[in-house]
This record gives sequence, C-alpha cells and structure tokens, in this order.
Amino acid sequence: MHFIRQIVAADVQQGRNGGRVHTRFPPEPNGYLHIGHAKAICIDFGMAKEFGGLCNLRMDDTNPSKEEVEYVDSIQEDVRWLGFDWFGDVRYASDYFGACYEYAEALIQAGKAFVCDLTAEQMREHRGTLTVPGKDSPFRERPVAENLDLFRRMRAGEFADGVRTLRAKIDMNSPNIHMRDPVIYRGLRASHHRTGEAWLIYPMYDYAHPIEDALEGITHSLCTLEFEIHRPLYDWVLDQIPEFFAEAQKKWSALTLTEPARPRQYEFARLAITYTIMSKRKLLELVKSNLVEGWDDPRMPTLSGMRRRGYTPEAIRAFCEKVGVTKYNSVTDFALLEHCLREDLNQRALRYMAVLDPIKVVITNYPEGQVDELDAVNNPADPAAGTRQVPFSRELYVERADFMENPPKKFFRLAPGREVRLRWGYLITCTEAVKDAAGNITELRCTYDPATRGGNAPDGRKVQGTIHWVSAAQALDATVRLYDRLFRVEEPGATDGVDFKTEMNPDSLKILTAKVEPALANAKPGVPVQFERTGYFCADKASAPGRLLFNRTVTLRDSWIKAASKA
RNA sequence: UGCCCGAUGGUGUAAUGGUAGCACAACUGACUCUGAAUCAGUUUGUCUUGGUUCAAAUCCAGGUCGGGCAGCCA
Repeated sequence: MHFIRQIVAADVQQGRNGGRVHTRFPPEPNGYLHIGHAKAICIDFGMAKEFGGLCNLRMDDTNPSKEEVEYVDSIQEDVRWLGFDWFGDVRYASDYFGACYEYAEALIQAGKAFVCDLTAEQMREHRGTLTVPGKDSPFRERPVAENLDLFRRMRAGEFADGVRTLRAKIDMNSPNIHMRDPVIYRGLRASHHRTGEAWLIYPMYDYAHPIEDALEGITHSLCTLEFEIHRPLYDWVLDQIPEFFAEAQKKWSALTLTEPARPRQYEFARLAITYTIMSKRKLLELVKSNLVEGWDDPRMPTLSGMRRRGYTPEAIRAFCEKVGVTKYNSVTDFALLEHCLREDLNQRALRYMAVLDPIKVVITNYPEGQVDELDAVNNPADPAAGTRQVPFSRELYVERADFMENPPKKFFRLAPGREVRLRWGYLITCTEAVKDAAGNITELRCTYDPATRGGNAPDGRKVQGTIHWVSAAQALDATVRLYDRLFRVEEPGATDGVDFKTEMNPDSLKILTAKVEPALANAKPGVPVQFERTGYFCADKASAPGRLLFNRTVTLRDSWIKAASKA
C-alpha cells in the first residue's frame, strides 16, 4: 500500500472534504505525453477510481508563449487511449483567468500583493541566494490605490513585457526562496490559444494552481517531487482570503459543494527508466532536429510513439502499477517495461511466420508445382484463437541464422546432415549448402520426410530444433523496421557537459525486407502480432495491402543468444 | 555551507514496534512443435553510529551519501 493510497484512504475514513476524493491531471500543453506522464495519469485517475471519486483533465495553459492546440488534442487522445476518462469537460487553467484576476485584486486590497517595477535582473539581486536573505523591493509599500491602478493598466497591456509584475507580499527573509515575495502575475502581450488577447497578463503556476484546484473542488492535488518546496506557497495562496474561495467555488465550480473544498498537495517521485529520456524539452529537441521522425516515432517514449510501436495500454498500466509510488528518486530497469509488454502480448498476439533475413531452401524430393495447405495454431496461449492454413511447397525461405555449416554442439538448428522440424510442417534434413564463387551460401538443399506432415514422426523420433519458414511462391514482401533502444547509455543526459544527443544509439533503427506468410496480407495497423521465434510486431499506420510495413515492438526473450555469446 | 526531501538484494518495491516478503534481472534444472511461454529452484538486502525498548527496517539524536530549490517556466 503506497503512501498516497494510505493518505487518501485515511482522509476518506475520517470524512475529510465530506469524504469526497477528487483529483486532477494537469498537463501543460507544450508537448506530447510520455511514459512518465502515464505514471502520473495512473495515480491521478487511479486514486479517484479506487475511492469512488472523480478526476479532472485540466490543461495548465498559463504560458501562451509555449503552448499549442496540437498538444491539447494529443493529450486527450493519449489519456483516452491509456484507458481513462475524465469528469465532465476538459478544463483549462485559462477558464479561471477571471477568478485569478479577481483574487489578485482582493489580495491587493488586503495589502497582500503589490505591483513591482524591478527588472528581472534587479529582482534576482533582491532575491538573495540560498544562504543569503533577500531585500525588500522599494515598491513593496506602494499604496493600495496605486497598486490597483497599475495592475489594471498591466491587464490592459499598457506596459511592455517585463516592466512590471504583481508580487505576493510574504517574506524576503524566508529560507524558502519561493516565499520571498514571489511574482504571481507577469505582463505578457501574447495571444493565447484560447483567450486570444483578452488578457495581457498571465498568472504564474504557483499562484494559479491552488486557485484552479480549489475552484474545481479538488481534494488531493498530486504532483511530482520538485514541487514539494512550493507547497508552502500553495497553502499561502489558499490561506489568505478563505471567504473568496467560498464565493468563487459557487461561481466558477462545476460542482455544487456542500462545504468549501480545501485541496492539499502531495508529491511523489517522477518516473525514470534506464536508456530513456523523460524531458519534454529534450524530446522536443529530438523532434526539431529530425533525429527522430516526430513525436510518434516508435523509438520515442511518448505515448503516441509507444502506441505506434505496438505497446498496449494494459502493458503500460501494469508497468505503472509495478513501479510503485514513493518519494525516492529511483531509476527503473527498462527490462521491467519489456516484461510487462511481453506478458500482455503473449496472451493476445496471433502468431505468424515471417523470415526477416531469408535464405532459400529447396526440398529436393518434394514435387515441383505442388502446394500443400498445413494447419497452424494461431495462439498457443489462447485456444479460442483457432487455426489457419499455411501454404507449403518445394521452395521455401528460412532464416539465414538458422543454418550453420559448422555448428557448435548446442546448436539445435539446421546444419549439414541435421534434421529439424519446420514449424507446423515437415521434418527436413539438410543435404547441401550451395555457395557462390565468393564462398557465400546462397541456397540450402534439403529432403523432407513425407510421413511427418504436421511436424511429428510416426516412428517417434525427436528433433531438437523447430524453425520458422515461408513458402517462396506465396510469400509476401514486407518492410520491417527493427527498433532498438534510442540511447546507448543507461542515464542519457546525466553527465555534465555531455550533450544527450551524442549518447544516442546509432543502431536504433534497422530497416529490412522480409518474407512473410500470406495470412499477413491484410494486417491491421496497431494490432499486435507475433512473428514466431523473432518477436512481437505490429503493422505501422502507413502499412497497407501490397506495401506491408511492420514495426518490431519487442523481441522475444532469447536464451540462445546468451548461450551462443558465452561459447 | 541555508531550507526541504529521501536512503531496504544488481533494479523497483512491501513490511507502519514482533519470522525482512514480492516482482524484474541473473543463474540452475524440468518441460516444450516458438532456444518463447510455463514450472521448480539458487544467489544477493535494512547507509552509519549511538539511544529508547523484552523486541527497531520501523521511534529518537548525530553523522554519511543522494535529490530538489536562487524563471517574470510548469
């Protein structure tokens, strides 16, 4: 039972906020959601769901210079895809610009906020340092009437950006820098994606967030650890004029509250995964510099990228549950994510045969021109998935790596004189490896045992290996993209002075042309499939009959590759 | 030399004063028409020093180490 669950459970039991649980997921629409957001989403929506409460989706759009509608749309799509639905309409911080403004005037009236003419640089000087207290602004004691006049003129855009700010009057000597008369409004003559130019001042996060939470009746405001030090300011904002909130909740809230809501902020550690970057700024940089093909490049840790790669919402949710919720800055092994993925995919993915690096095999004792249809099981993990037919003929393709001319003792696959099973097919024995002038193997010649149709020998003899194959004449060409981790170091960007872009894996994408069985002709984009013995894949959004395109989601676990590399 | 927060196997977490458990990873072995899956097993841990207590991962104090904070970003 993680600490947030404990807190919420205790609050419900004690009837705090009338026993209501109401959370919110408040992304800033300045980029696409990533797996780190998935953790937050699972916690925010999960706690509400678990305790019979509600969860709002709120776009935290208080900075028009960074935010775009494209992101607003993608965020909604991603949250829904992950399997969550929010309470009522999507909320926007900008819905509350009016309330924030009214409250700011009330603070001015109460002598708790003032208009400051210090430049950014002067303000930095006055702020002091981590160890040195700050100094009061010379504008701190400006009369209320003057503050009000100036603030209203700021709102009208009368002053250039950066000339004046509205500051909370708290304590320049506070050991917590965020309490040293923080700026709560800045002038910004920018057009906002929703409010246009109705406002030429925008509230700061620390000021707006508690107001938004209170107006929405939020009870538990869950966020990441870096906001912990901001909590005293969050509480300060709510504490100043409680009567304001009692009124504002009636006016601005979609809820009818029986008692004024008093939100509390709780902080948990953000998600970090090995070989992954989780910074929207850095992900944007990859997109802008074309080091990836966009926000939904299947190598990206964005939800849209993972979706395109073939990850399922179920796998991501299971992962988030297993990662846990603590206040410790941990780094989760990427292998745990892959484990959750494979566990889900194993249950649901239909099996197919696809030869990624083909070499031709001629079954010398099989009649020319004859085509047999063999039954193949669609998913051994799910009998209800049924069977399909796979064509078999004299000429096949098998994986180049499934043949070795001079195999080590533990190699179970094809080799001269060695008998193996073709999955769902026949037992075949290799008789010859045909080479070109340069000595490269160009073709294998094998014989088959007609008595072993389906894969079992009537005489009960066993073979150690089973390999996948496709019939050459019926095989379809498919472009296959093999993805590997985007970065080659465990914690990209963690070393001072090293640009994270230089830590990228040059082999994160390999494109090849594979031979796949005909049943894949109409593979639907986004539906997970397993290519037997090689991995889970799904057709890309650009895939279509006649020009098949598959993304590798994740490989199958491969204990042979370990054994082979040891030998 | 400020303030806030944290520390349990390789990794992620549980145990809320009473037998340190689970998962991932790693390694054995069994089974197998995917060297997959499945099954069985093995290795590895309470940052440190004191204190309180019959009993401490847990409570207290000091230390060590790690993270966060000096945007008119969120």
